[in-house]
Amino acid sequence: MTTRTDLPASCVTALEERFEPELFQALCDPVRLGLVAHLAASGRALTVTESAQCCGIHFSGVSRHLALLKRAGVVRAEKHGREVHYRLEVGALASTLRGLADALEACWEEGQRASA
Amino acid sequence: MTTRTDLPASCVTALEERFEPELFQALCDPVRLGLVAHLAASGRALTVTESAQCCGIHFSGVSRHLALLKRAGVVRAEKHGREVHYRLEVGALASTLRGLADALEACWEEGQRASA
DNA sequence: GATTTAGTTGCATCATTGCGCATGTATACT
DNA sequence: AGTATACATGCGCAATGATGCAACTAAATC
Repeated sequence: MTTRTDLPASCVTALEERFEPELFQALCDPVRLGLVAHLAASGRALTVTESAQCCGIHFSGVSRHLALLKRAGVVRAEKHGREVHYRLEVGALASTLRGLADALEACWEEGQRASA
Repeated sequence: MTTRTDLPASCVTALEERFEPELFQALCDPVRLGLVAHLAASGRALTVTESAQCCGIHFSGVSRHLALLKRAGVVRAEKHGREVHYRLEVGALASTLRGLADALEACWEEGQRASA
């Protein structure tokens, strides 16, 4: 029998739950990575106009990027008057990344035992 | 003077160094995420043909996906005869993710102090 | 109420990307 | 040598995504 059928399927699904494609899709664009870095370095919430100053594109594109990051749970939007403040969800993002690292290693070790 | 110029620029660049777009670009595709999960759960190196069994696409596409993951440093390729074994770089990937989480939080806190 | 400012969104364009198929290359088998 | 297997890659197509511009909404200012 092949080792393939011995793969810990529960582990795969557990990983795929953590592997939200939305998150990585949100972070795969260099402009959005720049935005996240800028938001992180600011240590506070930034308006769209402020955020747009870090990347050389039209601010309407920045607005779209921020909306996408919001859908992915990377940032949170707070409306103050006519301006919208986008705040990086540092804690959530960091723990998601760490949880992913943990799950990867746990899954790998479990797979090693199973295929031994 | 605006607070924008007070942004800790060193922190931004430090983050952007860790924010390799290649990594997230490698992980933003659902098929590749499935491959990584499959490789992680296997606990060993898999051939292209074995890897292809987790995703419903032609194996030539899987070969391309694995090559991309290799360029991003997510997997390592070992040639054994006529077959190529792709092994997940679990340790490197996990520590990259954790390093990213740490850098994000450090950057955020430094930014908070600067903007206070 | 009219005007300015901050953001969002529809639209058209352009570039990327994923995909299957066919072909090419290297290794194993007979 | 000839064939079969494992993988990589060039090609064309279809789908997706990023961008700028312009039109729109909402809130502040006059």
